[in-house]
Amino acid sequence: MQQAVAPAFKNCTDCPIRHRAVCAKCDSEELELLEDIKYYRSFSAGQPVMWAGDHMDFVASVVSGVATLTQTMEDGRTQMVGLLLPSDFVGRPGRGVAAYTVTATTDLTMCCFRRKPFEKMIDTTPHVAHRLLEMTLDELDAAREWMLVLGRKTAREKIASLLSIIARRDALLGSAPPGKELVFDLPLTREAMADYLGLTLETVSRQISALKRDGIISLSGKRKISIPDMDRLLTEAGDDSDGGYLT
Amino acid sequence: MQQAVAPAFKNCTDCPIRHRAVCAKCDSEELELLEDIKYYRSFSAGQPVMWAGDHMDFVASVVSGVATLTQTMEDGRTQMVGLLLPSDFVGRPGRGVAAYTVTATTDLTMCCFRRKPFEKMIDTTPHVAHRLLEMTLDELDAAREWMLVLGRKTAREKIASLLSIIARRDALLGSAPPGKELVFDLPLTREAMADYLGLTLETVSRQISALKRDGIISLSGKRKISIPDMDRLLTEAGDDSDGGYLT
DNA sequence: ATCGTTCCTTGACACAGATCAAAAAATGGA
DNA sequence: TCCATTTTTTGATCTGTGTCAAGGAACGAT
Repeated sequence: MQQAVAPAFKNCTDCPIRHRAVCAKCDSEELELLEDIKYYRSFSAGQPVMWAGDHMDFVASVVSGVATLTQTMEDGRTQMVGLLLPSDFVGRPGRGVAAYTVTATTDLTMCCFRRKPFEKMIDTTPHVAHRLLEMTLDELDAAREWMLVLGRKTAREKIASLLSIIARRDALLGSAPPGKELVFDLPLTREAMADYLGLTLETVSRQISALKRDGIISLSGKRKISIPDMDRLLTEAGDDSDGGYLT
Repeated sequence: MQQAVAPAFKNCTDCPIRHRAVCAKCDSEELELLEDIKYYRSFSAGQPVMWAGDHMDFVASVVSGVATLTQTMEDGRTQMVGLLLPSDFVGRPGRGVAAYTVTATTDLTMCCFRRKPFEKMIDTTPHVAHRLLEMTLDELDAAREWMLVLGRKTAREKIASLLSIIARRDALLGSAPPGKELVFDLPLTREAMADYLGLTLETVSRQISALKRDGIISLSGKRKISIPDMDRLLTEAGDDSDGGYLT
């Protein structure tokens, strides 16, 4: 579970996954400090990384793969509150208890930093603290954008928003040419999508089928999505352009 | 709009509203700096403070009153993404454009800090930066808690969650004795509540009537709420303990 | 290959909350 | 005080999504 996979980069431009918290403006001095406190952990698809309430003595950055952050009520209702894609950060400095359940939804590698030394580094290197604030503010914006999705969008629009988010992040990392057809793997099961969108898995499945029937997306297998025209997905997702369910 | 109401406090323990960003661990040196860059602004109930996209050359802390942070889609659907109560902070250092529309829902006074000097202060006084990170992380937690409310709770539970949040904050500030009946003013219209909860105002009104009919809350006028037993509100809000709508 | 398991799709129906409509109550100005 | 406006309540009806159920497809283990 805890394998050393020391990568060979010395500054952030060489860092393929741009550990945003620590590499954004990194210099050799910090990296030397970080070398001492970091280690890598890998998880396989479906495996829990940690449970809400667990003791947590590290913070981490996603190197590869996808994980989810979820919250669950006593009666089992579950809401995903964050999606962790490569370069995303997880863990709260200054808090030794996990607030959310983290689950790997694909094979996952995280770069972990021991919490106490990481906190010390934040306190002593202002630009890292600054970068962490930036990242947290970005996450807050994302959470608020998601509140609009959850509170006011229809099921069809919710699916469109999720596909758009995944496609955008995928394009950033994989350097797909912009303006062209987007093709990517869905890193989530229908159930995980439902938990993100505040829907049931049946509704997710039906809406994906409807988008496919309307020619707005196409699927190869269950997980490979292709979107010929992202703008059309976003603008027409709300319309029932040809009557919807019954051809 | 921009009146000087210089209050007479010199450090955070004397500060009745605990400007959290800047007073949490304040010392005289900072306050002297802050005196130069701060000013007060007052708004009356219903008045817009700023629109999403506006140029914004300050950050601010709420002194008294309540404001909302909202996001609106082109077709007019609106979602509140934050509630600003006294001591809450608004504005993003490093960004000169407002991301959300801010509206005063009661008479409101904010303590504003000019953005550029405030940013400089962050960069030069680590504990202020640290405090700002803490606050942002708290807001992120609040946003994520709200995602659970929006995505997975019923209308009745949503109302209960909102009342609980307002009551808790109110109790903190007004120092109500815990465990006793909570009485407070609703600082929001039914429509604003609906925008927070992802409901329509009719549903909000009906659910409040239902809670009243079930004896879980009581109203004096339309806005003064009293909750004899907060636990009961939170645990029974989901139940239709006696059949619900029809007596 | 075959079995068991998990994931996904589809159908029928129910229901929570939305929508449309009207009236009552509160609020603020003249 | 009275009128105009805004806010709130309530009723009737509609609809999008949930629930329950069944079957199919993909995947991993033996």
